[in-house]
Amino acid sequence: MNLSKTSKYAFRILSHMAKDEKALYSAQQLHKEIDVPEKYLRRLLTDLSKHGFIKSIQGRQGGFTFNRDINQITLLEIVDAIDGLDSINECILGYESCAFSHSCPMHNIWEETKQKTIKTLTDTTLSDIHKSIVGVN
Amino acid sequence: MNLSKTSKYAFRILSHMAKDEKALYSAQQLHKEIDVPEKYLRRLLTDLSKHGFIKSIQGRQGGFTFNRDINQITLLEIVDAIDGLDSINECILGYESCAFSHSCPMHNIWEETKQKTIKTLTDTTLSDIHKSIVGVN
DNA sequence: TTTAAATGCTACTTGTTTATAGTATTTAAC
DNA sequence: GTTAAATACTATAAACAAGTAGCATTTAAA
Repeated sequence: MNLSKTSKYAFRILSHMAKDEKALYSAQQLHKEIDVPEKYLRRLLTDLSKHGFIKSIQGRQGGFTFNRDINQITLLEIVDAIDGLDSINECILGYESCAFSHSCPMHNIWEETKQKTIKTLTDTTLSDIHKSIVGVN
Repeated sequence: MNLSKTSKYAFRILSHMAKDEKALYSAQQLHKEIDVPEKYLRRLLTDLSKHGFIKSIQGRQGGFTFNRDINQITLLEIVDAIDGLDSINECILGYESCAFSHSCPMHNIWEETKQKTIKTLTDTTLSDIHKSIVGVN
């Protein structure tokens, strides 16, 4: 699997926001709290709004807040929105069609690990993250 | 984890060569058999030689052959040589220091999956791949 | 109604990775 | 020795991802 830096930023944003699900966060505030370049963060926030994870409130006193219940938002959905599912499903040798009929030499070796990754991304919601936090950040 | 296209190419090369461990492969031949751009493949072969996985034989009738026993070469070593171990160990939020003392919000959630990935890469050798092949390619 | 504080949009810049071009070097066959 | 078939090296190009700049728009407060 290949998680882009942008997806990692998206995880930072949403997992941070999940700490206080109902709060309204401004881009500036988020920029201070998580470490993402401000302009890039703004773009990404707009993007996450367009994907329906959060919604934006414009104008003074505006910001971003969740648009969906955080226990309905899985990590897989987030990766899908940013990188696309191919980044997850792609064969470890990078072959286009590594279907069962002509699987690549490493298909069997890697399959279990890949499924474990997919399962974790599918089963984990933003509220799970919130619950799992023991330490800091 | 973040596997570069180049690492995937390296996997293609070495897993393919592992099918006939003692054979000598020319770049041209490999280019035809696996799907990697020829010039890039050549560079990568030289790189893999420098890392000691294979050795090059120059001149006419030259090519590449394994320099080490294929049951001693793990996938992790290959990724390490190309992308570096950071690409594997990196925190899922991309934070520089996600050590135990101040682990990121997703640390606990992701840790098991990450360890599974590392274990597979560590435990799998090129000869395991050869053995595991059931289908085609 | 003006101002300030927020998001929205689009074009551009920078950095990194992937890919190519061209030439030099090595060595076996003839 | 000359040639042909291979690898080695280095510089450059192309493609992609990440980051920035600047102005437009929205809206609440003063």
